[in-house]
Amino acid sequence: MGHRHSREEILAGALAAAFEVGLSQLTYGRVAKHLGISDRIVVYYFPSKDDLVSEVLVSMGGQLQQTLAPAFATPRADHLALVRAAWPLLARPAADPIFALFFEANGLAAAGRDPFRSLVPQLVETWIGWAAGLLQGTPRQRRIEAETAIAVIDGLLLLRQLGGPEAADRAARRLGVR
Amino acid sequence: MGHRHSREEILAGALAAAFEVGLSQLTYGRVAKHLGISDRIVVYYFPSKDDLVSEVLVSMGGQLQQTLAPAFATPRADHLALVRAAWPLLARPAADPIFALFFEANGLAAAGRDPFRSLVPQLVETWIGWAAGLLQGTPRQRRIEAETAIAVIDGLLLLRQLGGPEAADRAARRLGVR
DNA sequence: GACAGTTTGTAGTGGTCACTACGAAACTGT
DNA sequence: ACAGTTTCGTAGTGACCACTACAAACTGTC
Repeated sequence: MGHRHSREEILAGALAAAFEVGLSQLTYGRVAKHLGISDRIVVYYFPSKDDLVSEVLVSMGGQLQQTLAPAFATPRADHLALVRAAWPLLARPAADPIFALFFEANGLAAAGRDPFRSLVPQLVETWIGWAAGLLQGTPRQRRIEAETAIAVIDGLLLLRQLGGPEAADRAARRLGVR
Repeated sequence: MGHRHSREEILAGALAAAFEVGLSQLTYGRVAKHLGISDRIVVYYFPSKDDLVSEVLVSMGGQLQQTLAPAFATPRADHLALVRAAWPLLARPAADPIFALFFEANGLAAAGRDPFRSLVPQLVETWIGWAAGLLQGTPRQRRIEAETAIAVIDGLLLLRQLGGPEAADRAARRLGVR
């Protein structure tokens, strides 16, 4: 069984291509071009475009998970402590393409486009549950703290994209995040 | 000069069509279908698709401005007071399509797609300047308060889209917004 | 009634898209 | 050496896209 390219390699290439051109411009041809192979083999491994996009989204979630891992290793007192731990990891230029993709996926989900509509909220739900796991209090309190942390982080990231890093840093400091 | 349809009518139809199918699916044919007219006349008034999309975006900004007007009529003490005034106006289902469009535009802007890339940050900058106008303190303080308010509001709206209205309301209350 | 501006039809440009069919290599482990 | 898997070339499907050309019909104004 020859395998110059594995499914994982092609998926990684698709994620890289999505980082470059965005999800709405992600095509078979673009993925193939990025890997320097024929587009036919991309179709061979991903006969459905929706499946390819779905897996790219999940893969992006994994990237984010990896980025956030240090912040999610230690228990935190409340949402503010969680944001304080996460923000330095997220407010780096290296993380920018991940959030560009996340925001685009969210926008397309809001527009009702499959396969984003169900997958993106599901990803966020995963992150909420994940964050709730290292907070304290009753399950309900933990969930509220996690949701609040997600909201604050997303707001800061959005401001970062739209108003620049300085604006986001100023707002973060104003909110008590250092 | 017969004019059964004005440019403004067609633009309004384009905005309505964008509310339905999203910006990435907005086409001449879709706008025409929404208005029950020939697609040729849409091209007649908007020979450039980018211009049409740009004007739809600006039009969406106007819708948001109209929605927020009551909150932006009275001076506020700080960003929290501003968010408290704005949140009840934004957390209504009627405003949902506006934000669906905004988030999609932001995502496409993050992906580097024209004409979103420059227009969306420009819109947000307008809102920041607008909010800063009714805050107090030095110009720098006012700007920081405005940026913080935008960040918090956007974060809550994002959570609203992704986690549902209840999650957004819980987080808002946790942040001191009632 | 002439005129300019508006609406629509028909037709077509060249482009991209997802996806398929067919087949010939090249490579793989057995 | 053999069979199965992978890679890729060639070609093409039907659909949709932005946009154009051309001409006919309709509109209200002067």
